[in-house]
Amino acid sequence: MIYELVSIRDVAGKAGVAISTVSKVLNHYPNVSEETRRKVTAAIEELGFVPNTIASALSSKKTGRIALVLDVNRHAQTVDEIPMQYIIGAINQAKEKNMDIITVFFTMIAEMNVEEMTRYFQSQSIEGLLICDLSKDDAILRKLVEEGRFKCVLIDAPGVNENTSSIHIDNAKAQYEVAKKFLIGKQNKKILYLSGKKNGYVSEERLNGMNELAKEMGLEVLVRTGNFSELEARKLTMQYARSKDAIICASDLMAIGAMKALIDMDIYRPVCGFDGVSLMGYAGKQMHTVRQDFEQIAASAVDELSRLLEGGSGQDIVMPHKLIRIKYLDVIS
Amino acid sequence: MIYELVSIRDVAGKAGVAISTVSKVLNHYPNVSEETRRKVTAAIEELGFVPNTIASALSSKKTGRIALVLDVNRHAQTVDEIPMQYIIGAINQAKEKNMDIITVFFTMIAEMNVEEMTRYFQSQSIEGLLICDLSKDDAILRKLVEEGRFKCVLIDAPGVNENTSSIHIDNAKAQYEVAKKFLIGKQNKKILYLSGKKNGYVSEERLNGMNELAKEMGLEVLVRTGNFSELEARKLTMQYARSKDAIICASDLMAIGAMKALIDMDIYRPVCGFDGVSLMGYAGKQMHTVRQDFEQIAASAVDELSRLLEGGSGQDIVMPHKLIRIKYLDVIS
DNA sequence: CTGTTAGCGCCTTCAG
DNA sequence: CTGAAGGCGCTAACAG
Repeated sequence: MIYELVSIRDVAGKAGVAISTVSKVLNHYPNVSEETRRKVTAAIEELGFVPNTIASALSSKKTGRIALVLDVNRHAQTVDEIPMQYIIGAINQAKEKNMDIITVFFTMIAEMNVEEMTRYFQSQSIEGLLICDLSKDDAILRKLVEEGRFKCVLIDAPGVNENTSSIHIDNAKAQYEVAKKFLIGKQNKKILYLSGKKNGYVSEERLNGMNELAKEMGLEVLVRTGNFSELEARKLTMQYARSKDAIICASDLMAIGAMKALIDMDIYRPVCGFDGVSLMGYAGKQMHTVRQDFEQIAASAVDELSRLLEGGSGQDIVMPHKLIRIKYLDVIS
Repeated sequence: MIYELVSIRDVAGKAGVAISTVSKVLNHYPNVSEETRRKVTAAIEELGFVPNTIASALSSKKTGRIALVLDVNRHAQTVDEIPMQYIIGAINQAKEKNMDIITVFFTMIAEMNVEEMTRYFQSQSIEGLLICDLSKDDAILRKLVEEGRFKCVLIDAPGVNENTSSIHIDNAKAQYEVAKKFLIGKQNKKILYLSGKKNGYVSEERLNGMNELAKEMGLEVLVRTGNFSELEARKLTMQYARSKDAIICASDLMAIGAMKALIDMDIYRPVCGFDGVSLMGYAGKQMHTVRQDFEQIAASAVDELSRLLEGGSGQDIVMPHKLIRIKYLDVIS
């Protein structure tokens, strides 16, 4: 049994009204009598009509299409979990809001210039961009955002203006809090801090938080850049941990690397992470970390982009975070 | 600087030809003189024209839009890596072939009946479906596939017909081979085999492969169903491993669970996995496993779907697999 | 080989 | 409050 394509025309026929009237009830126009609205709704129901998004987009010039731009670092030692959660959160929320979302990997557009990117998204009828982890070095994408041709929501990067919002947790505060909780009651003063990327927005924020705590608690912090890499964290730990009391990492993945190094070195040092990825469980150790709800962040980003598309202007949104201790996928507290 | 939308009309104007002529060169029609083609191409180049896919789709009724249907088991102990690789492989290949791809999570359509699913995809102008791990129990989606309204490619599930292809590795052979390689030279005869899902297509295939080897090598195999869950594998290992010589798992995730259990039990048993996920590294052990190139599989699936959309008829595609030993993300052999 | 003419399915003034 | 008419940007016969 094949379901024939039922178009707005069929609905109009069945309801005994004009096509334009159906369109009006479809788009929640105000001036349609209750009676007509009911007739149309009934016809729609009966025929199982679902408007053709393509035609609707072409006609209205409002596509409701957005792109989720992700930088999935293949061949690097990364966690797929975070981008995956962004994808899940964004796609689900987009469906909720009847928006069409496509996923674009950064590598797909990396070699384009601003004009080419513009045309690419334009040809795809993309109206808004959800950009994850826009790096400071990425001049082209940044320029695209600033040109304002597309409404944008930046996840984990600053840059608010008329058509751009930013959404992120308070990284400095989170780092400060988790490290404080982690260190409380301990006599650990000499800290090895494995930071993320040099010039990384979130990395710098987290480092700021760490530094503030260091000042407050009189800690002696050695900062090294681990580039969010498990392997680098491992090497740095090997190199510096012996003379330190504890290791605080700007990501869970680096925390895993640190833990493995400690095991190999056969010494014990408490380790603190950041992100709350479930992957942590595989490290087999218990640990303090910051939990971000990436799915929720992506969903909120979609909402925000939708708001921008309706004419709202950009703003800075700070999402909540939690402090947790995890082990083997279980949340302890 | 805002790039104005340049339409086919502008190109036609600039090239001094009719709109339809531009359309013809755009769509590589044969009968256009070399001269005209050049003029048009030049105009396109100059104006930076990119055809509007929406309009083109509406007009031609060929959208080139496909959906990647994934079952991401949230809240279960799963690996995000595999779906992520499917996503990456499919999206990249779709871009390569100028197809538009949307990702649909099974949960988004789980409560629909066949008609609703049909209308949903129809309204989205989806022409083809890429379905990952279609389960035997999923009668509705299966019915949708069989109705033939959409061209489908099933990843890791059987069901070839006129408009449906199936793509997968030879699971029986792979399981047979990896287990054989794993056991070779060992005196292990008493095997605990942790199977995937009861009624799972790939699970049964793998079990068949295992059984064949068992017969050939005179193994005594205890089969238990671990549902691809780390936790269940862990429990089953606790329960049965003591009296066995080795553990063979139908997935790496279960292999990790088994390893953790062995550590807790403080006994040693060799473990064999399946899938080749990089996550294995986190288990910290060396292990034989089967490596599937999920990204490549997804890319091939896109190609196949494209072929179906062009009128080809369904077929069964067997992808290659490799036997590897892994440890800490490094491939040993 | 090129241009003219109809639409695709829907939205949006604008009369009535 | 409703319907007729014109178009969104492009494709696809059909004439010429």
